[in-house]
Amino acid sequence: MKWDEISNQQCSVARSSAVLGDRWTLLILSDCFLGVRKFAEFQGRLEIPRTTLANRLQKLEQHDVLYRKQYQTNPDRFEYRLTNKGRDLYPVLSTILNWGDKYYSDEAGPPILRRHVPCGHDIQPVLQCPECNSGVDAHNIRARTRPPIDSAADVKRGPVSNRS
Amino acid sequence: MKWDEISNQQCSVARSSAVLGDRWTLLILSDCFLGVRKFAEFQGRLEIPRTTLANRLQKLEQHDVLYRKQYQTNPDRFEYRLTNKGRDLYPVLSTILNWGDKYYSDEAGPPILRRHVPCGHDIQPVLQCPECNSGVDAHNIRARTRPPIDSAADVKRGPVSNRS
DNA sequence: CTAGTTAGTCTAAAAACTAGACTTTGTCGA
DNA sequence: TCGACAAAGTCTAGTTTTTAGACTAACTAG
Repeated sequence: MKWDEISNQQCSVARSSAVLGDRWTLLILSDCFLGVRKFAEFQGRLEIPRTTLANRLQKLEQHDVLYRKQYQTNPDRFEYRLTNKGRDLYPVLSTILNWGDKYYSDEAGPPILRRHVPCGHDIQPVLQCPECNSGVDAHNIRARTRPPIDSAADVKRGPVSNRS
Repeated sequence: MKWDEISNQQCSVARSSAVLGDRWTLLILSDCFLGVRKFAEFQGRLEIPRTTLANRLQKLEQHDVLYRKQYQTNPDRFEYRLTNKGRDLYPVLSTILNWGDKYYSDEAGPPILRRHVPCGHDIQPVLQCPECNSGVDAHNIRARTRPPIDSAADVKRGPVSNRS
C-alpha cells in the first residue's frame, strides 16, 4: 500500500497517522503550541529544509489543523495558526512530551515546564478515566471491536482477540 | 538538518519524534497494543511493504520500544513485544485514537471501543492534572523554559514568549 | 517429493527529502 | 536612486527512502 492511501482505512489511528505520521510534523505542531507562527521562525528553530517545511504546512492546512492568516499587506504575508481541530491535538503532543521527559531528559530534568494555570502547579498531565477518575494505562484498558451495525463498514483492524 | 540528527536536540518532543515521527511507526505501535506480535500479521493487517516493516521493527527494537522474543526453534522464529518503555506509549496512542474518533469516525461511532476494566465503562480517556484532578487542554497550560542550571545545557527550543 | 509456513532479504523503479541558490515584493538608510 | 535587508516562499539537482514483487532459508505435513 502507498502511504497516501493510508487514510482510506476506517481506523482512527490510521486516519490520524495520515496527518501526524510524517517526519517533522510532530515537531512543527509542538512549536505551534509554543507560540511559533511564522515560516521563518519554524525554519530557524527546527532547521528543517524550506521545501519540506512548505510542504508540511500546506498539508496541515489542507487537513484543517492549521490555517493561514494574513498579518500584513504590501506585500501580503501570512502566518500559521492552530485551528480548533489543531488545538485538540494538545493531548497528543502533551503525552509525547511526558514520554520524552521520562526517557530522554538529562539529569537537570525536563527542559520545558508546564504550569496548570487554574491550580498553579507545574505538572505532567496524566490520562484518566472520565467515569471513575482513576488512572488509565495499557494494563487496565481492554479494546474490542464495535458491535456490527448494518449501516457501518466492518472493522478490519480490530483487536487480535476480542477480549471482553 | 538531516532527519537522523534530530535526536541530538535536547527537546523531549524532538527525541521522541526520532522514534515515533515516521511513516507507519504509529500504526505498528497501535497494532502492538491490540495484541499483534508476528511479522506476517503486521504485514497482513497494515499492508505495509515488507522491507519497510523490517526496517521499522528493527528501529523500534534499537530504541528499546519493542523486543524480539523467540517463540519457536527449528527454525528459530521471533515475535515482537512491547517493552515497558513501549507500553508507556499507551497514552500517546490513546490520545491519537481519541482525536481520530472525534474528527474521522463514521456515523456509527468509533470502530474500536475501550473498556476501563476497574470501573467497567466504555470510555475515551482524558488528560487531567494530577494535582487538582481537573481537565487539561491547550488553554489552561502555560509552557515555560526551565530555569537555567549550571550543570545543564541551555534550552534552545523553548516557548516563544516565556509567559509566567 | 511437493506444497505450505514464517520471517525475512534483494532489486530496481518511484517518490520524498535535502542543501542551497533564487524570486518576489516590499522597506529603510545613505 | 542605490544597495542592503526582510519574509515567504519556489526551483533545481543530487541523495535517500520507500515501494512492489520476486526470492531465500529452514523447517513441517501429507
